[in-house]
Amino acid sequence: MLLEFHVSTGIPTPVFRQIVDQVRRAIAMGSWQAGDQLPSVRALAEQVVVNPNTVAKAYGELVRDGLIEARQGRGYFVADRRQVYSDAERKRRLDQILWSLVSEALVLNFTDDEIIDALRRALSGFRSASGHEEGDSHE
Amino acid sequence: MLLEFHVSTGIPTPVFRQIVDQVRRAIAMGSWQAGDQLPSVRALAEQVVVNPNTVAKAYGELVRDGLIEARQGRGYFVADRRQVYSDAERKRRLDQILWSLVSEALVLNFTDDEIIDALRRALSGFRSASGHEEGDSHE
Amino acid sequence: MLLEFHVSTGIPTPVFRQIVDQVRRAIAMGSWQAGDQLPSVRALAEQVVVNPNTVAKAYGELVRDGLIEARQGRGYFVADRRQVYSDAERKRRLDQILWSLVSEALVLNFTDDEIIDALRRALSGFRSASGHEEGDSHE
Amino acid sequence: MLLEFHVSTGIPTPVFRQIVDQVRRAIAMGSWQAGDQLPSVRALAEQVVVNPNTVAKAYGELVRDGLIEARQGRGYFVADRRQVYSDAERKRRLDQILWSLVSEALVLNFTDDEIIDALRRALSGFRSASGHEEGDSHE
DNA sequence: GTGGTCTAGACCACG
DNA sequence: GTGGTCTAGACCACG
Repeated sequence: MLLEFHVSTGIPTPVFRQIVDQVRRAIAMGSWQAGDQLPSVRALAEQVVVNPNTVAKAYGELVRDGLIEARQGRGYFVADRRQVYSDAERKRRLDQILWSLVSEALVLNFTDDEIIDALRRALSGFRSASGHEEGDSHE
Repeated sequence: MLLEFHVSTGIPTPVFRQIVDQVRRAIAMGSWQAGDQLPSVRALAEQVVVNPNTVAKAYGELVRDGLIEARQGRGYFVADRRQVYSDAERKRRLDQILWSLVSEALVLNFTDDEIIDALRRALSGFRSASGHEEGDSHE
Repeated sequence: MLLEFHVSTGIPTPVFRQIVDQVRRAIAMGSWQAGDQLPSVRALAEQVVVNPNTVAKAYGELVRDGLIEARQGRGYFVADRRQVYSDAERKRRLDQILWSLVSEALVLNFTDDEIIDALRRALSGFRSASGHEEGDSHE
Repeated sequence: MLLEFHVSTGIPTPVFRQIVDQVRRAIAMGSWQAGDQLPSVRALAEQVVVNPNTVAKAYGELVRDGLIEARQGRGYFVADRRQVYSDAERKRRLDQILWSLVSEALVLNFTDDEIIDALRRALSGFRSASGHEEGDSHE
């Protein structure tokens, strides 16, 4: 399945992390399923106009998180879902990203309830966006 | 108003960011109000035992964010809490942060409820970590 | 604590992996303890005569495994022990390295018992090299 | 003697290495004896449905390891099981592999007994995965 | 064609 | 001084 990648330079978020986020999102939403092939390192590097090493770095992080896997000489593929991290580590990571969310959101002057409501909406947006999977596919 | 600042050098979070976060929190929580004077760069540097450059860098970021302002020769003050962003812009920024959070949390295999619960805890953790410690004021 | 690093080029094992192995060994044996500072990326790169990027790649892998951590602007330090991976993942990784061990050892014409004995010796060698840790075993 | 070869293209392990491993195993287990002829490159390539180059590369590695030998115009044969390495050299190589294994396993927080048990299972898994298929199968 | 490793070197962030 | 990101490009392994 084809996915539009967008990368911005000149923002604090590193390019390789932007790529990681977009692949993660595609997998989390079900746009990419286990077994699907990702764009090749070189192809994606050309598409978003960065060095292939940068894409390779992003893919490497996704491999280590167990989300994708490399097949020598053939490319990268979405992996079967498995739990790589211990529960303590998962908690640690969730707390860390929530902490930075809260810090940013409070500066934006949102109340607790507003933040929680926004999170609820984001979650159900994700869930329903992955609702399609019915038979229609086109490539 | 004087705030207890705690800075740890044994963790990955940069010192300057810890300072930024604590000032943000104090303002977000109302411990510091518009017009309040912040500790001087030198005083705070001595208090938390870091290089004054580090404090200056933290204050600089807060100025750029519009949270505090420098008054030449007099020091740093909490800025008027005028809303810098339009509601639409605030919403956009919050959603962007949430979008990234949600994809990471879902990939970590947390349920919606687990994520929301963890957010609630992070929010109340943030509150209790602010200036007052212990019980809430109820003025 | 100072550790002699040795790196060979011209062998199939990548340089960055040789570095990972040597750091891991130093930590596993207790030569390096939580809180100890590692050689800086540049210093180690000079010592073993490789590009700093290669050392950085090795350190990055160790960070992801939770063995060391970076403190911005200060360097890398041995982390407190924590379990990063799920039990299933730990098993997966152990099986994978045992599989390659067995494959190599059988080609070298060792019997099962010889392999197991050699493993026992290697384990007790490791334990005794880190001698301090807790009381003696008395098999 | 004919062996069932199984090659999977959906896993990270390269095809040529899967072939190498299976031949090694067959020889290590005695399913193939010195002087036995291996399937031709082309025949094996057809059997497991891969490119003949891949099989040729696998055979090449086995030749370099001294496990099989090419007889011009006639095909590949299992080599005499003369011992290529001195006992000291074999020991050195085994210890080197073990050294790396042990540091990784200890870092994964396995106990000595768990590692040894897992080794036993890997050894018997290797046996049962060889030509005979005694009855045991796992996945 | 695919990915994996490594170098040389630039530029930035942090203290 | 420290680490982090990124580029340009070489060379190798795998199929």
